[in-house]
Amino acid sequence: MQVEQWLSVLNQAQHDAVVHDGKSLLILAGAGSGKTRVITTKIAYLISQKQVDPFSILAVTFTKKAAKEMQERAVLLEPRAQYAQIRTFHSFGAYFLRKYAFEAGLASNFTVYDDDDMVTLVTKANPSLTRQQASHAAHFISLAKDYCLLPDSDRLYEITDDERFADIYANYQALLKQTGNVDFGDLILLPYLVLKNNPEVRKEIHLRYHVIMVDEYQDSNVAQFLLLQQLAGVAENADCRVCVVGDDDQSIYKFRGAEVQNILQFQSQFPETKLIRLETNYRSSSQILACADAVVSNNKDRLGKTLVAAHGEGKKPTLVFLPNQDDEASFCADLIEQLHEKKVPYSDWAILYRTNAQSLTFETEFLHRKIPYKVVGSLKFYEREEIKDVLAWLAFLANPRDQIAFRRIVNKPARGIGNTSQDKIVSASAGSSILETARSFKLSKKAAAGMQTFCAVADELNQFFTDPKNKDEKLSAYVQAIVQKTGLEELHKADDEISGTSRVANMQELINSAVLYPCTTEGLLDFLDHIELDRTLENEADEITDAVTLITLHNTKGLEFPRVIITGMESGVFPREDKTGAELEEERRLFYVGITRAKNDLYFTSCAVRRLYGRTNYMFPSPFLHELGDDNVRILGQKPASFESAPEGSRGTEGNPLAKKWHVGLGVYHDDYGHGQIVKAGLSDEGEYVISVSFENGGIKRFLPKYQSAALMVEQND
DNA sequence: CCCGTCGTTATTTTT
DNA sequence: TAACGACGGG
Repeated sequence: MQVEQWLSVLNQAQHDAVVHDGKSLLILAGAGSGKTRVITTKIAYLISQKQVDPFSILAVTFTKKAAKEMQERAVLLEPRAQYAQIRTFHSFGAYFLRKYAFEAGLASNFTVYDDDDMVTLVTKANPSLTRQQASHAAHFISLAKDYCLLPDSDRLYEITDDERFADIYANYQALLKQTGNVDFGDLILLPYLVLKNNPEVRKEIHLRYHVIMVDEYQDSNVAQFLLLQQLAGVAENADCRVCVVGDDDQSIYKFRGAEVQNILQFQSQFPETKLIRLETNYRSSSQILACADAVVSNNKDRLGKTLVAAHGEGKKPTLVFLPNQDDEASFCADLIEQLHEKKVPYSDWAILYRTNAQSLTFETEFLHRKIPYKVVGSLKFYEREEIKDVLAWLAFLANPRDQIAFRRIVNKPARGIGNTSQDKIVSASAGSSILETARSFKLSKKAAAGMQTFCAVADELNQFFTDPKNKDEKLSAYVQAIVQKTGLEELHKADDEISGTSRVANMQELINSAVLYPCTTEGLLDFLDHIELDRTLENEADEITDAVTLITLHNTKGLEFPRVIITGMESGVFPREDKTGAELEEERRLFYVGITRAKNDLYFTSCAVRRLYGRTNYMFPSPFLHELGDDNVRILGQKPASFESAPEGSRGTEGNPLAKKWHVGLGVYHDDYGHGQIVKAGLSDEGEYVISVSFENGGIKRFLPKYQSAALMVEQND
């Protein structure tokens, strides 16, 4: 394709963004505004028109999928784009650390620990912690790393107020160091530290990269921001251009360390920034965009932009009030079935919800009605036990200091090597090869025999690499050998027969996926990196079949569907009960993301009653529904009285629908205390609406109806 | 070492 | 409700 052609399909703002020639560029790209087209065209433009060496271009994204799409589309425009570095932040980190392993204090055979492994490591480093405490600590350690805080930082209080945290974190780091491996956070944090502390490395990098682009910048964390600054050489005014693309209105990963402030403050952190807004939306009808805009304009902390639909006005979105979640599911099913008869494919539809648990009702209903569906995101292939077992063998063979992998596989199948023996061997190895330590370690008779078997298997597998007759083999042959020779196949085959699982088949799928890699140490590490850094295994069968998509709102980012139903629009479910202030704004952005996924049809459903955690809850419509604006939606179903009366955007006690429902004399029933009557109702000192209930079995209890609606309900007088 | 039972506990999760 | 971890008996 010719340059003139790709430039001619761009609108003015897109064109400006592509040809912008200054040092720093912030592209505020609204939903559906063609940002991938802009980035890919810019890469092609730089290479073909500005003679920029593709090797000097680095483009980072957050997902493998986005990286792949970006590369493919750029290559279509300009074949030399295949030499540009287009990868995820974390895979760039892994690449960097293998290259500068020495400077980072690592051996280049490190592998990456996932969140589960982190928890195990935290427990081993801090044996006094319960599993739950360890899992909290692991989460906090991840967050600390996202914010670039080390165990000796005096700002750890920003992560948690637990005073033991610094010690727990330090112990964890010490043990991690001993294994020679890294965790996800290290993939960003360590490259940053290497660059910061090594002028030589920095110089090399600055010579190499002249253009750096970051996609979805609103979801970058502090560590990624700091790494970007180092890569671009902002402090020493290196000759590097930085272009970030993002949408502050779509920042939804704060809980994982994403920092919206990165995009909000970009202009003051990078020199000579030009800001370009992409506000033409090529996805949704203007009626849908009106809803989106009405909602998101309630947020204060934003750069601000207004989307304009390139396509027509479309249909007015529909808000549906339903009695309960079973009716919600059957309403969706009806809609889908009716239109399917008119040849609307199932795959046009996406059902969006706030929490994974909400998918269950839809699954039951759809199974019953034989509506094909696929649940996105719940398939965690690489977190399955049998897969982790095989991967642990691979990790252990790559790095014999990996105690987490060792512990996972040494006694599986059972070889009589219990926890105590494992602890002894690991601590005796003190950071050197666990396999070598184990070989000569004296153990009880039973454990010693088991260990001999284990070592023999490990040796046999290791020989696979060195054996010259395997030098042209694929890695899949090696993975297959692991599955067969370690006894994992028999072990899991037995499981399959008992509980009807498909573990052996899953392992086979893993074997198949290794066919693309050579049977060498590099191939092995490469394979593990790819798995660790891309947990989504695309299932081809899912791609081709016509099915409704069931998906959490978070998982929809970057996707689009002709017809979308956003379900569970109830206060407490979405937004969640405990969200206020900045967190409420993030929930609102999540709603915005959901709305802007829809191309033509958009529905919202809200239930009057929802069973949650085994209790019947009387629900109130989500406050977000008021924000849609009366003129922007068509309403179906019985509109709750509270929906009319509540002032727009109000969540205070004044005019709060909750306050109206409870009055003195009203009979109530409480799940734990039984029948009772309200004896007092009014505002507390804190301005909360409080009721006092006298129960039949004696005793008076005070309740905040706002929080107690789960257990406390109005007596049915019929 | 496996299996049943009891008790606890419920977001979102690109890498 | 349901799912998962902890614990104790066979």
